[in-house]
Amino acid sequence: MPTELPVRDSEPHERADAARNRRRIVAAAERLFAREGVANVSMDAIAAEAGVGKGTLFRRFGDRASLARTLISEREAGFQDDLIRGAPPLGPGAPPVERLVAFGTGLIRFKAEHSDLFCAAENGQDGVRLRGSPYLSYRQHVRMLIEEADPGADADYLADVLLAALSAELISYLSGTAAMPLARVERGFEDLVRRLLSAP
Amino acid sequence: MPTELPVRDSEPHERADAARNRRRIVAAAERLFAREGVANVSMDAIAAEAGVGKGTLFRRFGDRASLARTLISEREAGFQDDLIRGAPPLGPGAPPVERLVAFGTGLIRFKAEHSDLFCAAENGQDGVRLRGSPYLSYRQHVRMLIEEADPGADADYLADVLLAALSAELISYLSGTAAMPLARVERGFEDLVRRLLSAP
DNA sequence: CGTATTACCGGACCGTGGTCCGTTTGCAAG
DNA sequence: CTTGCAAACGGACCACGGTCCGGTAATACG
Repeated sequence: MPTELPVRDSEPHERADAARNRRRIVAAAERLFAREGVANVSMDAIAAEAGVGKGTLFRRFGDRASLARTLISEREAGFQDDLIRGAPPLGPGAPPVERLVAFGTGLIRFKAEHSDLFCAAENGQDGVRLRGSPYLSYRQHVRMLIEEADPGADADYLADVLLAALSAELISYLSGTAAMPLARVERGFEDLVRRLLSAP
Repeated sequence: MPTELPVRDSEPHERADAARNRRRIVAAAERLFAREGVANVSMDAIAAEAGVGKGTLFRRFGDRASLARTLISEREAGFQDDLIRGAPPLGPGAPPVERLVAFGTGLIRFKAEHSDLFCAAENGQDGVRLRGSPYLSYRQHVRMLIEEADPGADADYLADVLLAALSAELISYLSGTAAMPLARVERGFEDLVRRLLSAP
């Protein structure tokens, strides 16, 4: 019986060079995306800029969408946290409908600001994006609020519908091609939520 | 002044070999998609099966998504027509909310049946799918019905939201990964429409 | 039928996302 | 320090979607 506990291998000891390379890759991607625009940067270019082999890049981040998601999640960690622990109306304490509206408004602004990155992140074959962990936690959050606001509704279905209304593709289309001001998109979503979940 | 009118060049005389090749390509694609599954068929394979060069394939149908849309539109022409000229509740005559419900139900069934084809068709970078002509005509239809049902609503915004709820990606995710029976998706959409557009 | 025009053909070619595998290297134990 | 080995590296490699352009043949016209 060992006297010291085995290393907690929930994070099984990432090697130093691996960590350094990951930081390099993230930094390189951020730099290139900012300079050239997300759509104009190839994975090859990122690897080169990071001074790293292509294989390394793809091992760390399984594919392009995944890399984009990593960059996003750095910026969105605060938002996620506000949903659970922040002040109302985003965080707990406000009525569910108000929380949903605040959630939608926040997400719309956030996605509009980084729309190209989000489009890269949400663009995978099939419904890859619908299975990623950030989506799942949003889904869980929305589902809970819907159920709280109206126990009679099909919260599972409606949660996915509301999130579809907040997809990067739609937001960037509306505020881009369709030339709809962001404020109108936000009002539209608010109206949508209130119509859906007003008390009978 | 010419005695005979110039040829109507709205359809500027497609050459015989071109027409034959187009038919061959469509037939080959249909065959391969049915046999191997849409996702497992490359454009090369389609060209080969059709006995045609790759260039021909891509000139006729600009890209993969476009080819998929062509195959779909053959099957959906009838549906499109029913919307405008068919019997109620799909066609004119029924109250707008009923028409929307019928439209959604029909589209859900149709997309679920050909989900892989639709996923190929709706999967382009950016919001390509939101600018294609089939989408636009659906959008116009939905927009009109919303306005008729509730002139106070932001019909432009809501039309896109309802169509997002009917996207192939969402439908195929719900009825596939999420294991939600199609009937529940249909009921969910119906409920959604009624909540949104019930008279105050 | 002969000829000119030109749409159309086909496959070589390119860049990209993603994989594979022989080689290197950080790390820990002796 | 030496040694052993798993982990990580990197770039050659592959398949695919999409483009290009020199050659071909269908059509129109005389």
